Amino acid sequence: MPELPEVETIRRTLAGHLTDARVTGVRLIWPGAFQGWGELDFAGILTGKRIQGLERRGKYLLIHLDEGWSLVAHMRMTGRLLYFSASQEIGPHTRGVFELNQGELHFQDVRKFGRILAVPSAAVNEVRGLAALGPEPLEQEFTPDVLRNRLRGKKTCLKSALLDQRVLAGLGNIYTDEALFRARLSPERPAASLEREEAEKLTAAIKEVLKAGIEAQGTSFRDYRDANGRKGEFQRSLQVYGRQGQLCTACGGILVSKRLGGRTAVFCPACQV
DNA sequence: ATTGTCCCCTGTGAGC
DNA sequence: TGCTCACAGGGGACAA
Repeated sequence: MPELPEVETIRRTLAGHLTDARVTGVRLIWPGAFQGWGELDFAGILTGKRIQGLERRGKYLLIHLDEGWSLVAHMRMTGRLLYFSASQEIGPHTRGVFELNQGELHFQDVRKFGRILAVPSAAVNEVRGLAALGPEPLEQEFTPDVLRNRLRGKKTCLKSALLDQRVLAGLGNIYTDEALFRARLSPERPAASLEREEAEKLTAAIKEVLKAGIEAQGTSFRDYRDANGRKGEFQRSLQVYGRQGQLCTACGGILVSKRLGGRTAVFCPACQV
């Protein structure tokens, strides 16, 4: 569930705690979540290294260490990175603990989908998934023309295309539904069918909803927490996601949910065309 | 090359 | 009350 605004919030809440901290030890409780590099094991790579800074790309969090190493973390659905200033007991879903010279970083993940990889910083761009990532929607360079170009030739519906991280980076099920509603575009529209004006509305809607999500420190629909264990507030501002059967805030009609490309889309069939 | 389907996991809640 | 089962959904693997 962590999408761009949630990962950005994790990055921001983690940065102050982690920057300049040194990794003194690593405990892998469920080793399946962690991957080293070649012959080098995960804990061995990390131990003794100092954290220099944190970066986000799409839904990936990059933790840069000294000596040319980086961690590539993806929370998938239920992953959490939690910082504790003092030693903290592990919970049933704690998959690993990074012991720092000051405090601890716990990786928790109910569903065991999240992953943290240790890679040479120079090889970050080769990590599968990161390599083909589309543009960052909040960058200035992400314009209606860029969006239209990336949707050109697509045979899928708009909803599926926006969820494709190679088209643009960082949107998940929540923010695609919200952006499409704000742009008054149907998720069922063929992705390549957007007129210029519609691409302008959608681009603006994507940027707005992501910015609002970050400002609200993310959407805690169920599992999401930031690095301090706090919920976000954006679930209060959702206009369509999770509201199937309820009334459209724009026209008063009934919101419907429909399975599109294996994902549930919620939208207003009257407003979104 | 692109697209669709299944799978990975566990907790939750609806229905019987 | 207790059981079953669909569902949640990001992305990788694989087939078409």
